[in-house]
Parts: sequence; C-alpha cells; structure tokens
Amino acid sequence: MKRIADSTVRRLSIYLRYLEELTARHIATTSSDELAKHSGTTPAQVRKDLSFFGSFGKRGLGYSVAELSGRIREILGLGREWRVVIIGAGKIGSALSTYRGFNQRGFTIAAVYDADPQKIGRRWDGHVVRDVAELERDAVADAPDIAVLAIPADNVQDEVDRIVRAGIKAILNFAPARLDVPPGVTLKTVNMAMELEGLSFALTNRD
Amino acid sequence: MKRIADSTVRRLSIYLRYLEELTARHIATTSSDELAKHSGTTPAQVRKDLSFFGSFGKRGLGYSVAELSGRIREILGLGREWRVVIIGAGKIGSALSTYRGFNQRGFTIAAVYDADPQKIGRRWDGHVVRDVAELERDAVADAPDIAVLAIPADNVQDEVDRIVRAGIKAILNFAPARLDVPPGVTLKTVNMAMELEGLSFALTNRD
DNA sequence: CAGTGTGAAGCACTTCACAGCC
DNA sequence: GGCTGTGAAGTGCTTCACACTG
Repeated sequence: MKRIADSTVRRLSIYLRYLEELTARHIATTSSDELAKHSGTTPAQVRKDLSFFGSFGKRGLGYSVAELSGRIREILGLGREWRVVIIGAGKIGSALSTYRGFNQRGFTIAAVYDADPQKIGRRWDGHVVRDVAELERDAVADAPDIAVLAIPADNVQDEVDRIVRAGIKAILNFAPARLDVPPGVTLKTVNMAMELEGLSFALTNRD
Repeated sequence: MKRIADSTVRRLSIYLRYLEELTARHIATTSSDELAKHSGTTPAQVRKDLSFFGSFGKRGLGYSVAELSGRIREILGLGREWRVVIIGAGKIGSALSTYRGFNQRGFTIAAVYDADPQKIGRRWDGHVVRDVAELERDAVADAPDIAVLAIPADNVQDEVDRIVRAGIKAILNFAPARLDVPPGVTLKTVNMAMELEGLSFALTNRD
C-alpha cells in the first residue's frame, strides 16, 4: 500500500468521531461537504483521504454513515482489542485511562508499572502497580500491544529500550525527550511543554 | 515578519531543550550538526529554522550556546511570565502543572476553575477551585494569558466562548472536540485518543 | 578548512476542476 | 442534477549544494 500521511490518519479519527455522532442521532447518510464542515477541513480533502483506501461513497448521494464508519474503524484497526501497559503510575496515565473513548475504542489496560518502590504494590485505578523490572517477563503472558510512557524525563531511553525488548511495537510517550526506536516500532510523542511554548510564540509574535 | 511554520516553532523548542542541557554541562559552543543529531532532524533544517530569525552563528565555528539559547528563548517569548488558568480541576491539568519545565519556562498557574459544585471551593494543588462562571469577572484582575481546557467533551465550545469573552488569547485544549475560535485567538489541541488511534493504525498497517 | 547562511531544487500534502456515476 | 473519485496544478516545507566567512 502507498504510504499514508500522518495528517490523513489523524483526519480519519476526526471523521469517525463525527460519524459516531451521526449514528447516535440516527442519521443514515452524509457527504464530504458535511464531513469537512465538522472536521475543519475541505470536501476535496475528505474525498482524497478516503480515496487512498477505496471508494466508499455513491456519486450523487454521499456516504452511508454505517458503512463509512465501519470502514474507517477497520482502516484504523479499531475492530479489535488493544492491550495497553502504562509505564509510570502517575496522573497522566490515569487521565488517559479515564479518557472518554479509551475503552470505547477497544483500548484496555493490561497492567500498570512504576520504578518507584513507594508505588509498587499499591492500587492505581483498579490495578496493582507492578515493578517495571518485570515488564519483559510479564509481556510473554500479557502480550501487550501498546506502551504508554508517562515518567519524568530522566533515563526515558532506558525504558524505551526495555519496552522494545519486551516486544511491544507501539509507544505513546509523554516525556519531553527525544527517543530512538528500531525500525518496526512506532513512537508517538505528546509534549505538553512544547505545545505551551507554541502558544507563547503565538502570543509573542502576533501582529 | 514572514509566516513561520508550526514545525519550525516546535523544533526551536527541541533545540532549546538541548541547549539547556549543554549549558548544564558547561559546553560553550555547538554546531548545526550536533543540534540536528540531538533533535532528530538535519543540519540544513536547523540552519534554515534559525535563518528565519537572524544569523546567530559564526561560519567555521558554530553557535555560542549562551547566545543561541537566549535568542531562541526570546523568539519563543519565554523571557516573561505567562499566567495560565486551568479550566477543569482534574488529572490532566494537575499533570501539566507538575510537568518539568512548566514553572521553569515561566508558566504560572493563576487560577483553577471547574463547573462541578463538588469541586468548587476544594483545594487542588495548592489552589482553591473557583466556579468557572466567575472566569470573566476574575480575568479583569488576574489578566491570564493562556487557558488550559481540560474538561470532558460536552459543551466544550461553550467554555471556549467563555474563555474568549474573558479576553484570553491562547488556549491549550485537551478535549477531543473540534472547536472554533475567532481570529487573534490561538488554539492548540492535544488529542490523546487520536494519538492512540494513530498507533492502532500503524500496528494494523505495518508491512 | 570547517561550518554557517541561503537560493534553488525536490518532495509531499492540499486544492482544483472536471469526468463519471447514481 | 448532485456528489464522488481523481489526475493535474498549486503550495509550502525540506533537502541540496555551494558561496562565503572566521
């Protein structure tokens, strides 16, 4: 398959969110125009995004909400359960796990880890916090798909290496650090400090 | 000034982080090569990014760490205090406020708001949670610069409108919703669900 | 000679415009 | 007639390559 741009994947998520709203409102069909309007993009962009994966619409009519949302869910791989381990029993992981749509979209917390002896063994959102040193051993049985890395910025790369050794192929990183992963492992970093600095820049350099 | 790409601003944040590390290690000069290596980009990109703002290096020598970090801090507007209000006294806001570099980069929490009567009046990370209905009134005296919006997805637009009415010109949004702001107001959205879906896509569509 | 600064070339995403189909 | 699907054109960011300077 042709390489799909990151921006396209992100828009598919947005389209899906609107399609779910239409489903809840029992609306059966929609158009690229309407999708664009509710997703902050253009009709042409919507059609182009979808065209990478097939032809899901009917000319002159638009898209079936049921079919299109099913197709997008399939494209995004949301038709199955994804087993998530949280590394760092802090607030970010906790916020993520209570995020609307986390369970709803098929993400399940398989285990929670920390390196802090104070936290290991304690309860955390219904899970007992495990020693991160056990990750590799646990992973054999737990078969986690995704690791959420939510620890302070020291030695983050060591934890990434551990996650990779555990055979996990996808990492969502919240630590403000640049990280290396081998080919075949996908890393996404959410850097809140950087977003704030982007706002600082915008406030400083507005006309 | 010529319009600066978002990606350029984000890289400046990354360069600054590395420059601060060099400062801590008492290293006085660096090069575009080194900056690129530690920022996950190319030397040409580093030089191009900086060239939008001036000529900070010396040919044949490289960049002074002290001068360059000062310049980038200036460009990003980090030379002053930014007053931040948190809307939503939950875990995300709390995680953000304890983020390394939040205070360090000049961001200060001016106030915390919520709409939930259960939370209003309670203590939250050293602040007493205020009623969000009071935001507009408080803003006159508090003069906040940035609003962090960390509430569930219902009626987020209403809160955005309130923030805009309060005269705040920058919003960092964590709710998974598409939002409209008038010109002159900068909105950045961090959507964790979308990032997870991006990982799901990558896992599903890898070769 | 080493490393910056920058016009030009390359590349990737977006927008256009229209043929094609319901 | 209306709306999709898509090659082609447009736009903007990235990479190249080299003149220039300490």
